[in-house]
Amino acid sequence: MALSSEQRVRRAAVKLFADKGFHGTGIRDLAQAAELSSASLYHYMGTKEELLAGIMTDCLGRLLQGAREATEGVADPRRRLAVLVALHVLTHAGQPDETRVVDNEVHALSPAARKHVVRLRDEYERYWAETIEEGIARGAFHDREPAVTRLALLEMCSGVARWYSPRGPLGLDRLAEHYAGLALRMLGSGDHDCPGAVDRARQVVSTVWRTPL
Amino acid sequence: MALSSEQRVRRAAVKLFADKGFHGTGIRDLAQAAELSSASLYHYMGTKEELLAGIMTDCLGRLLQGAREATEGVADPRRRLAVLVALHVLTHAGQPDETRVVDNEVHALSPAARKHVVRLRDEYERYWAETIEEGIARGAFHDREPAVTRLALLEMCSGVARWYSPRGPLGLDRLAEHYAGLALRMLGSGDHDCPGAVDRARQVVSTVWRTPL
Amino acid sequence: MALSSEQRVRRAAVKLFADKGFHGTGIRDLAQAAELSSASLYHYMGTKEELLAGIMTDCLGRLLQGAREATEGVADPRRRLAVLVALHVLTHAGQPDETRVVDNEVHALSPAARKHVVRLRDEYERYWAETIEEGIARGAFHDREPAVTRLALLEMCSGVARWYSPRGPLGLDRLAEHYAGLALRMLGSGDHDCPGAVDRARQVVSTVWRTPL
Amino acid sequence: MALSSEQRVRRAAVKLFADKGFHGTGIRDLAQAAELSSASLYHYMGTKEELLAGIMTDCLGRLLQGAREATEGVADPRRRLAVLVALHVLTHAGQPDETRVVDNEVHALSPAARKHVVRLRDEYERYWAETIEEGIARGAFHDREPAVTRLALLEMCSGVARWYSPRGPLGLDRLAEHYAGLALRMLGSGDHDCPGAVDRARQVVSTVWRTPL
DNA sequence: AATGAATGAGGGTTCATTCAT
DNA sequence: GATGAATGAACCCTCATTCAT
Repeated sequence: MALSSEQRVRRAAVKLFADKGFHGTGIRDLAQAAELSSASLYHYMGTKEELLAGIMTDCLGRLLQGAREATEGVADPRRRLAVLVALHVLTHAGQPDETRVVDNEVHALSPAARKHVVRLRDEYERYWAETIEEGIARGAFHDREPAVTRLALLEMCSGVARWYSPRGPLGLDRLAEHYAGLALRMLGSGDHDCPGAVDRARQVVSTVWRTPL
Repeated sequence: MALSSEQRVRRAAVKLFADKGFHGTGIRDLAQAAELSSASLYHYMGTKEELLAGIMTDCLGRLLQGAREATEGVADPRRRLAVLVALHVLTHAGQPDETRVVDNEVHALSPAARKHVVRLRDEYERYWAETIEEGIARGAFHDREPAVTRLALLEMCSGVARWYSPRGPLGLDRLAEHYAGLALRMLGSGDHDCPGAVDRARQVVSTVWRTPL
Repeated sequence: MALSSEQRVRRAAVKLFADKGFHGTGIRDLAQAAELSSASLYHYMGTKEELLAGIMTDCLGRLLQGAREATEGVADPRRRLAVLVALHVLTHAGQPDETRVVDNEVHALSPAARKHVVRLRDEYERYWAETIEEGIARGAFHDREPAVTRLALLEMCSGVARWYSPRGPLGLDRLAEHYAGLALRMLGSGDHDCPGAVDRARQVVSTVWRTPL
Repeated sequence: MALSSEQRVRRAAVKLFADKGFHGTGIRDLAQAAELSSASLYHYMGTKEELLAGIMTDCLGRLLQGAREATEGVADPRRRLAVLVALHVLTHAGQPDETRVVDNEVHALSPAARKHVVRLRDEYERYWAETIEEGIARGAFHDREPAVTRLALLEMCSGVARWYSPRGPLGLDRLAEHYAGLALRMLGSGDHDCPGAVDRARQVVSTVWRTPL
């Protein structure tokens, strides 16, 4: 099925913003990639910055919704964390362009849009913070600097978008599984596996990203 | 002592490239930050891109030299890794602008300069790879995907530059210590401390960065 | 009929390049003369240098085609030379700006474009060389340094673009006639007239330059 | 003998202005060619434009003085013309850079300087005009458009600077001789030689240009 | 005599955006 | 829905020139 012009614009923007950065991407680059004239672009977008903001809030919104859905009803902090890690990793490995834009282009947003994006991100990170704190409180995790470890975890998992290739030797599931294991070890949780965590995350990711941004 | 114009240009570039990105930083921004006219900038730099390339290769070169010095004569893979992690973290926490430029602006380099930078980075990462592999071979580390874990480690440690603040509650030494612990846990190395690793790294960092880029 | 923007740009460039030289003409001068903003210029041209190259090759191309058409079927070297001289003079008197650009701005071309222009010019001059040589071979001309005389002739005729004014006392036809006479005398061809040579040249010039560059 | 800095500046300017045009030559080009810093240039020159004006008036002045000396006491218009042609040709062949600057860069002069230069040139051309007119009056020359022929002659002779090479097959004397012959033929003066005209011109040129501008 | 440092003005070119068609 | 035409502002960079040293 052919893509609509609007979709082509979105995807071109995601790809180019991810590869060359927002300021490194010209409106003409976008037009060329979307196979439109630069004037026609403006039928499908507001300003260039609104396009960026839309991509970021959309992507973050899905991540947030994913976190909500994936952790719902999961009581064990170990499982919760494993699910969060798997979700994050699968998202960053599966949508590397979108997530790199979110992670790298905040500086290009106007203050208003930035505020909104930061609020979403903070809300998302709260899932991680709460899970970690609860795990510590319950004695499942052992860590002297949980706030630091949370940031370390997030950076580690987001980094996946910078290097993972689906054409490499590692499948998505094994990747997520491995990261979940790393995370639990970082939190001093022994070598417990969390069977089903990756499955749950994969399922959520596939629904959340059914329509491709 | 007052800074020379050349130093002011370098520092302005590091700060601005880190905060707004290479393409988001105008030559006029640089001039203003360096308290020079935009024409005068060109007494102290070649093109804007050469300025970027110089910053990146300089910073990477110091990181590389630091890795060389810090690991020299350290036989135990656990200690080696702890030293590498501490060095990386201290560098990224202490020079967050420089390292963020290195980590985020590769896309803005011309192919020739990019090639050079990538080569340096690869050479640097080899220290990590060799250390991890040797640790596994010796049974000090246990990991099924050492290549993935290496990348996870690097992203985790580089991420420090994105959030650490010296005005926060955590001192540099404790930060480095904590990250070294995380790394060892990720590699299944139990809870062994590596006393002295952070000290060694701190000393190397302070010599390598004696002159401030 | 009003001129198109593209035509205005071309004509402004021809006029200004002729009057002030390529390097003496700024893009803003061009814009003002073409009654466009400097940004709008770039809808109708590539780079400034491409604009110059286009003017030069266009003009030279017409001169070349004119030489081909005007000498076709003219067997007598005296008549051939008279036709070439008349064509050259009429072109330089009628299109002084275009021809001065061709004659004076070769140094401003990039090596690639220069090569092309020089090739065209050499091809054009071959018409003169062959005609002179044949005239000497047939005994119509007498000259000990035909190569030098050819250059003298060309410079003499091209010079017309530097001083001739249609508002002066001399009409184009008489000018051309006079130059043809000078040329024949230079080649030791007595005082033979070549009736019809100027007419032929005039006709070719008017077709070749029907559309005004 | 080493050249003085001032001479080096002058010669660099002559060469560069001739090759790349006044506006195509930067102050840095001059400095490099003169092996000086761009600031040091200003010890030996006024503004760039004054440098140009100096070169032009100097060169024109010598040409004018040469014409005066060379025609002094030469009564026969044929000989006078031959001497003028030879002088002009020898000058343009011997000092091609200087004369090309004079011939091509008038447009780059300020109105005041241009006025001065044009006055010198007009004064110079008067020698030619008077000689031609007198030749016609005396029946030595036959020409219906002496003003046009004068311009044709001048352009023809000046053109020598654009193509003559001392490394070519033609010596200076033969060149001048040939041009004198061409001129006389153009003026309908038969094939009379003017023995000694070239010698006289050569001698004048060598004194006038003893010190090399 | 010589030059590094400095700059306002301007170089050619591209920017994101609008609008009439 | 689509686009050529258009532009003010800004892009990076170089210009000719001055001046303190």
